[in-house]
Amino acid sequence: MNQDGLTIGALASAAEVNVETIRYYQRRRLLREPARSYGQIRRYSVADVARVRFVKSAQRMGFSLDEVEGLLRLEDGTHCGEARIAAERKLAVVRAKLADLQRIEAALATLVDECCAATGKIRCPLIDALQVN
Amino acid sequence: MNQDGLTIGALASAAEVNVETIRYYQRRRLLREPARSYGQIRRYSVADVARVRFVKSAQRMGFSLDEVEGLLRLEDGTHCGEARIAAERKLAVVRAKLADLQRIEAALATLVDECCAATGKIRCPLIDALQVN
DNA sequence: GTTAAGGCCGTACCTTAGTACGGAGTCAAG
DNA sequence: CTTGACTCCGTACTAAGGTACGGCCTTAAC
Repeated sequence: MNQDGLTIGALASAAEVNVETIRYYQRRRLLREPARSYGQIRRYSVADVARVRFVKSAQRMGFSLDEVEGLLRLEDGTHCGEARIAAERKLAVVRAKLADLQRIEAALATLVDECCAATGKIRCPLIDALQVN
Repeated sequence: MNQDGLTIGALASAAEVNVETIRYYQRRRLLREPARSYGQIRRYSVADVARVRFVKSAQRMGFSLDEVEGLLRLEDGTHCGEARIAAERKLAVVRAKLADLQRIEAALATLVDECCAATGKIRCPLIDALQVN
């Protein structure tokens, strides 16, 4: 085995996912079909590791694979104007998520702070934090 | 029909979810079984609307229903010390998500900003943004 | 007083995002 | 030249989070 790229197993462990997940992403076209050495074995690059890690991170943010695909298309050199519009739309979504998450963060911080401080009733601000939608 | 609470349909439309979703949340104990008027029809309060909306918001942040249950238990008057510990753990998770999301936001903002600005190749900073983890 | 809207319940079905499986081929090391 | 670790592929299964369906009941309204 020589150095012209990672095998699927190596990619999977580098990106900390299952081999089957890689194959699945390929079927979903989230990952390009890579060149194969000697006609059969897929060889991946370090860029693919980054890509898979990116997918996983975005998922943790609550983006679906379909949405992640959209994000990745921005990167993949779609026509420029299109990309810009899409990016702006995504940016709005991200900022909304960010605002919500910040409210949760504040609520949790308050909770941690005030908990056990007073003998009075704990009035958790968690739900109120998300009253705005 | 009098004013002693919302029917399941009213709750569902107020919280912008399906009636079946309400029943599902009840089965999962994310929502208490409410009192029933005249023995059969469930009657909900406005607090339940807030609760359902909270669940939906938290899901959009990427929390699973199991995790949302955890968040809600903090609110629901679990023993104080426990709640504090749990809140601290959640807070760490939330802050990590927040950091990731901020990196995405920055990347998207840059993309929007730089797109079409130069005639050169668009080098999307999206993937790089999530290199850390 | 019947009829349509909505409630009740359990069970079945659907989508998303993987995971597992099994049989066959490959390849580097011993 | 065989063995063990990996790869290939297609198909099947799983878990989470709902959604739909059908049969039955109860009302409020016409």
